[in-house]
Amino acid sequence: MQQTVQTGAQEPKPQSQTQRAVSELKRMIVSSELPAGSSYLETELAEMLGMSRTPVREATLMLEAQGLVEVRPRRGVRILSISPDDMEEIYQILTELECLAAERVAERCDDPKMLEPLREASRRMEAALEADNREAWAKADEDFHSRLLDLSGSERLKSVIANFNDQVRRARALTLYIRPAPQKSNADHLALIDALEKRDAPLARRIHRDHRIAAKSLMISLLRKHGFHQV
Amino acid sequence: MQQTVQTGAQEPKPQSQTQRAVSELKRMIVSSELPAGSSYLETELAEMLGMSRTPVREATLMLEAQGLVEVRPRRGVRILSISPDDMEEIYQILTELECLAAERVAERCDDPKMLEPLREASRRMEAALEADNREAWAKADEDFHSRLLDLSGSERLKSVIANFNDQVRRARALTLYIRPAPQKSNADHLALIDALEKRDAPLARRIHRDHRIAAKSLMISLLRKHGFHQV
DNA sequence: GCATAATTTTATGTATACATTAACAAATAC
DNA sequence: GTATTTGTTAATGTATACATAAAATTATGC
Repeated sequence: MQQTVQTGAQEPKPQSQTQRAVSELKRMIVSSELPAGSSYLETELAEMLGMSRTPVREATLMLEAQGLVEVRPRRGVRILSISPDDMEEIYQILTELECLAAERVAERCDDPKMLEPLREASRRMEAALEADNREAWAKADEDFHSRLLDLSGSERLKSVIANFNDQVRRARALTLYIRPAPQKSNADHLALIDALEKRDAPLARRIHRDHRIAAKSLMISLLRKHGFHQV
Repeated sequence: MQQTVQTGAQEPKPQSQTQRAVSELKRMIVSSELPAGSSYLETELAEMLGMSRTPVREATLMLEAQGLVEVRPRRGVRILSISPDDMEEIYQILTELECLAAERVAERCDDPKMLEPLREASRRMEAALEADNREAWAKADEDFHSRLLDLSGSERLKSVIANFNDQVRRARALTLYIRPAPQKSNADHLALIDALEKRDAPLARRIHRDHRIAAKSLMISLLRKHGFHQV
């Protein structure tokens, strides 16, 4: 039964079945292949993934710790949905944590060259915006935030932010095409880079905070306006 | 082999072995019964806890997700130790998250009576301080922060903060008796309650932020001064 | 026909068996 | 004596068996 490892995926060595279950399930959740609100028995998931219940069980426990699913004793594993209130909560938390990241980068930025990955992502965002390619824009935007976290030099911060980001990924994908063109974001990012370069931590924090709060308000009003009560 | 559930513990229904393993292991880690840096094979832990490897395994995976242990493929489960740099990271994160909690409480505080649990904990802190009872003070202080989180009305915030708090619990216990008498803390808490009552969110945030930053600096300088390189 | 009780089904929690492969040790070459 | 190779041990990852208890179903009483 022991399935061979599929090579060339995103992670270099998702060797263990448990790891494979985690990344596969995550992928299926984010892509709504397992829609929010739906439930699955351990056996079903095990069959889907071509493995026994053991690694599936371990994976669902991890995903539960991450806030992506809820394991209900005899009613199966439920894919958690997100309400606008949940979004608000999560975005608030993300705002705080990302501002901390920005502050840390400003403090640690002893060489402006460090910021090159940010500039590069910024340029890609601008290009995508001009080409009106939202997917590319979203990718570049995510890269920008991801690079920022790399520069913060805190693995903990990185991982807790990644967790919360995973929880809102579906909702973000949903609003990508109904939101207005993200013009402002690019200007915000450029301003942030300036502040980082000047090593002005409080300014970096303030800029990023405003940026995130605006993103949060936009997202929530979009969800409400379009009647997405649960995503 | 199926062990009977020990009743009357802290949690009302730690029925499942996995749950029992989680709470037992947490207790043992916090109390340094399993000292930081030490490693244990799954079998050893299973024997200690009187259960099979399966629930132990599930528990260690959850504790790993929580940042308390590291599972190293064939080298056992290692109890993570915390360096002053780790402390800095974790306290920074906790600061952001708790400030958010304070802000949320200020915004939601439509009735000053809501704050009674905070006042009560504050009084206990004061009493403990006069009686020079540090254990009682620490307990009351923890209660204060815990009540604040309850009032924030965000389960997510509560749980992520609880996770990070668990990570620094050992270090905090360690410094409890070598730190100067926590006079300032009480004043800070009273000022915070005032701000919450006035529903002044930015002020609440600022007060709590300063409070936490001071706590962080104190903690870190204590650890450094006493040569605790890894706790 | 409805409510309760008895019965069956079945999903899960846990234990256990077993193959695999990493860590360790021994042996060999130089 | 050191480095490389081979062999051994044993810890883990995974599958599976099984008991338990929740859910669903049927049967029974009124």
